[in-house]
Amino acid sequence: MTDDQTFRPEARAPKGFGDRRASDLAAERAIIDAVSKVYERYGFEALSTSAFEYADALGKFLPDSERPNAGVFALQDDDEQWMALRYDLTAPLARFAAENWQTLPKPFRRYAFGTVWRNEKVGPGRFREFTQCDADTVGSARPEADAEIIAMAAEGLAAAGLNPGQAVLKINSRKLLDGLMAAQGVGSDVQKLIVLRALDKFDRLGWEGVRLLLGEGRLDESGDFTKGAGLKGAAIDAIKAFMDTASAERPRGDMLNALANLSLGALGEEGLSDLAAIDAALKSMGVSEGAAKLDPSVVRGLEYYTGAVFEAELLLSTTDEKGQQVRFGSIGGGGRYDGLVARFTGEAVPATGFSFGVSRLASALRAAGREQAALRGPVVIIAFDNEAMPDYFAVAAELRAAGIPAEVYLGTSGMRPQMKYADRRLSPCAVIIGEDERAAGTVTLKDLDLGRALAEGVKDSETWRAERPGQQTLPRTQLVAAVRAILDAGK
RNA sequence: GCCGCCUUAGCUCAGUUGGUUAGAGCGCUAGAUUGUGGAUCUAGAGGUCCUCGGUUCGAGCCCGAGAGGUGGUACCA
Repeated sequence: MTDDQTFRPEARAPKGFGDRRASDLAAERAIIDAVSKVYERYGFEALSTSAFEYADALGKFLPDSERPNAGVFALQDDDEQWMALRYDLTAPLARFAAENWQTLPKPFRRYAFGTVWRNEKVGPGRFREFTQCDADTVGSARPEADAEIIAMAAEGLAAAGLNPGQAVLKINSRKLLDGLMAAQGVGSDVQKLIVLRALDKFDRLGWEGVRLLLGEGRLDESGDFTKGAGLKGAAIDAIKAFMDTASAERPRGDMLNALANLSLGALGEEGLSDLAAIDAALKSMGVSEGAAKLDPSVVRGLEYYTGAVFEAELLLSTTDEKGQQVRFGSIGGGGRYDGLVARFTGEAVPATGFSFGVSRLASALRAAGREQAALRGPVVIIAFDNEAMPDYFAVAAELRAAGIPAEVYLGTSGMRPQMKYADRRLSPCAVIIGEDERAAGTVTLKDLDLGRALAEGVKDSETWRAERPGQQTLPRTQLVAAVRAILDAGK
């Protein structure tokens, strides 16, 4: 089976499904731990649900037999039921809450983190498999529930390592936009959707692009035409007045006052009073104006949002390998969805929540040049000769028992490659026990950190070798203490 | 999905008007150094020039189709 006919698969990960090395994992884990702690401090309990859900539980985007994989990764179970990998953590929560509603303490407050999957085009900071970290309150319609979610999100951003000014939470209410559209006679759902999509593109296209999308439509640089909402001039003018107000920078209270001058109808009034209550709660929780702003131009694509919506935007500037600016967009979002649980129970259950894009945040922090602490390798015990292998493993066990990561080199190479290996693993030190040491009952310890520090100044190989910097031979009984001294010096 | 650009060694890329055996840097392996990381020097391994078809005496180079990648756009629960 070794002839030319043998099939050899290409070794490659599927597009959008990147492997994560130790440093990536450490970065993501640090974010998850930090954010989870914040959620727990606010009284949210942990919940884990499974990766698969029955497709109908995932909402209106359930796959049909013609396009079973549009947006999600789906498959049919033995009983022909469609199952799909979850695309977020909110839909599974709604299913869980509906399934266990009778027995849950209400309002039900839970947080969750886990992998989600989306079958869509990949981009920078945009994967088909990624990690989210969510917190939601199910069963409270109070604006304070929204405010608390916002406060946690702001604290979470800080806990994840973003300093003030590096990220901001933008808050809006769907009711404002709905009220505005109703007042301007935007009636049909299709038209509303087009208007919302257009407004969502404001930061990218500017008003000129948005205006075209509200009217007849827009031809983009690639020659593709996007059909517009077909609104009349007066309606477009009213929307522009709203956007002008919305995109001006000002404190939350001032923004509310400015919006009160626009005619947003009864629904808009309701939205404004929600936002006022949220603002008041944020103030009493000590959430600063810089950390959370009112931005009535925030839309969020999700159709299921019914009230307040939130979006976390990264303000750090990020560049790719070629030094070009990269837009990461939002690194988290959420809002109030009062209809999601009712899909299952028929009973209206108000809910609100926020989701951190952990993978995107980690990848953005990396792109922003945020250095991660280099991961230390283990102490490497040089495998010098075969007879002594039991000795080497005894040394490894001794170090491990003392809580020091250690390993015996398991390859068959000579000493030089072993030292290279230890260097590449960022090992703090190597343990050398050859014939001389064995005869004398000693060990030789080579401080690799010290060598790394000195190596830059050394130009001549002979003296470098002769000096053997950082190397010491000592009685074997002193091994653990000496290794620990090297580790402590490296801290 | 639509539009543009790209595809040559593990990585980044060069490759003349179409002309014999396709190159460089980095990386990798080995040696100089029988028991020692860096630098240097020496040697070595590594290629269906994305695929298929066409034009030509002759294609990495020209033409066509396809695949993959990438950027924009659309969609994004």
